[in-house]
Amino acid sequence: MRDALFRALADPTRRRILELLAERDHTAGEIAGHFPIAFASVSHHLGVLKGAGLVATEREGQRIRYRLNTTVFQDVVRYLMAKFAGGSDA
Amino acid sequence: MRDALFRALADPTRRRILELLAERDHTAGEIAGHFPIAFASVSHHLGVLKGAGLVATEREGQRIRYRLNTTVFQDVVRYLMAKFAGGSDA
DNA sequence: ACAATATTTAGACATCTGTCTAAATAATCC
DNA sequence: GGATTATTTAGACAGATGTCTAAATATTGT
Repeated sequence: MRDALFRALADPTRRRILELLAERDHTAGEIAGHFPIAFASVSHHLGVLKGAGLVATEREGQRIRYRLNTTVFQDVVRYLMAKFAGGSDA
Repeated sequence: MRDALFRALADPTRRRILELLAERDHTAGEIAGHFPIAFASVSHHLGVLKGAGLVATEREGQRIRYRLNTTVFQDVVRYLMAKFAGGSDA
């Protein structure tokens, strides 16, 4: 569970996708347009992100809209702060 | 740089090592004692963690003492909060 | 200097991962 | 219903990663 999460964050393309989604929701096609790799490869990354619970989807006609699941990020931050960031805020 | 960091966090054994070091400093041997894998494999993980800047070392006689670098964790937390955790605290 | 202890490095190997192309599924438009 | 658009799934493949054993390096004690 936490494993899938950190594994998902390990890839730079996926982190970039998450940054895009942090600005606003995107359809799969819009996201793919931002990367020089094949559409299918982006789709694979989206699947990994979804599997980790970092994004959620909603069909919208032909398109599929992706949005960030901010709750999961908050969990990660909480975990890191609690375990590692010392008592300090950060 | 951020890449090595997230890649280092992706492995569960490495995260467990970091948790051990969060409690107190450990020598390489002490760390290895906590895992069912070969000493050399643990040493490999320690190298990865060091390469990512997550831990620092200090030789102490024959032993090598590992300690957590909390600063880097604070950077990760800051990155995640700024980009993804919404405006909220977490 | 030699033996013992602590740790890393080298090399091999199986598995995982990111990428690709091609085919499949789903929804829309004429 | 057939063509078109949007997206995913399947299968292949190269390269990265985690693990192992064996050898190398470094330090200490006699």
